[in-house]
Amino acid sequence: MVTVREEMRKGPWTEQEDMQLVCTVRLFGDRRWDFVAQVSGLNRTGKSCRLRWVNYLHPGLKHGRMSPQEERLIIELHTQWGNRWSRIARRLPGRTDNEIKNYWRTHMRKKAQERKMIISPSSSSSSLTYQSCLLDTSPIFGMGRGDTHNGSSCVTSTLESTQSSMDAYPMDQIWSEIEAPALLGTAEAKEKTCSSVPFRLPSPAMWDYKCPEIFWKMEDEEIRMLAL
DNA sequence: AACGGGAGCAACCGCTATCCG
DNA sequence: ACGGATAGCGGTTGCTCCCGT
Repeated sequence: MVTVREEMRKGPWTEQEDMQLVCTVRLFGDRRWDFVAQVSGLNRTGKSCRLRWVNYLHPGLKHGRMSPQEERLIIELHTQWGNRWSRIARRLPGRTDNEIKNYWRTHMRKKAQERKMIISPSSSSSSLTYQSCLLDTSPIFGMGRGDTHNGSSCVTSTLESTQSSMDAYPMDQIWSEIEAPALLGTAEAKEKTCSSVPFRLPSPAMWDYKCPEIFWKMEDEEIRMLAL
């Protein structure tokens, strides 16, 4: 049996897909995701596009390690609200529910393991126990990938990993290219924005071929907005 | 140098809520 | 009031990278 519908793409997003999505959202807004997915020419579901935008591409997002203040706030709000990640995220500007959820899972799991070791101290070292006690009453400092749990290496490795994670961030580049003209907020600026990035949205063939059909289906309001 | 394990995170899945005709 | 479409949310999975051995 041959499937009539083309299979939707899944898995990690490429840089080009990101740029296509960013431009499409700039043009059409971040509400009707099925429409955005269709217009963008990405072979993704609206749901997938929304998630990518919300968790990674949204211009207001902070990327990188949680600050001690943020960590403290997460802990505080989680005790208050439990696993209401989106609610917690609203109190942390630039952070997504997914990010906070992931953070909580990894860091709290670690903390839970440490607690467990305190309760059954048969194999625990004294330094680890001391660290765990500190963690119970103070914010969690830089316990990221590669961090050790004892002594000053925590601080240095945190700084280094923060730096390296910032360096390797392709979206910064994309946004620096996109942001400036887009801030003007005009349709012209938006067009310039999209033509300035190194691809054509989404592909010449798509716009030539698909656009009449897409515009045909558009609502009056959207067409008016586009005309503006 | 090779390998296994763990951490971190992006993305998917399934369910619920909300909107709209 | 109802049903379909869409958005949002929380849980889970799977991939990649790093570190210790």
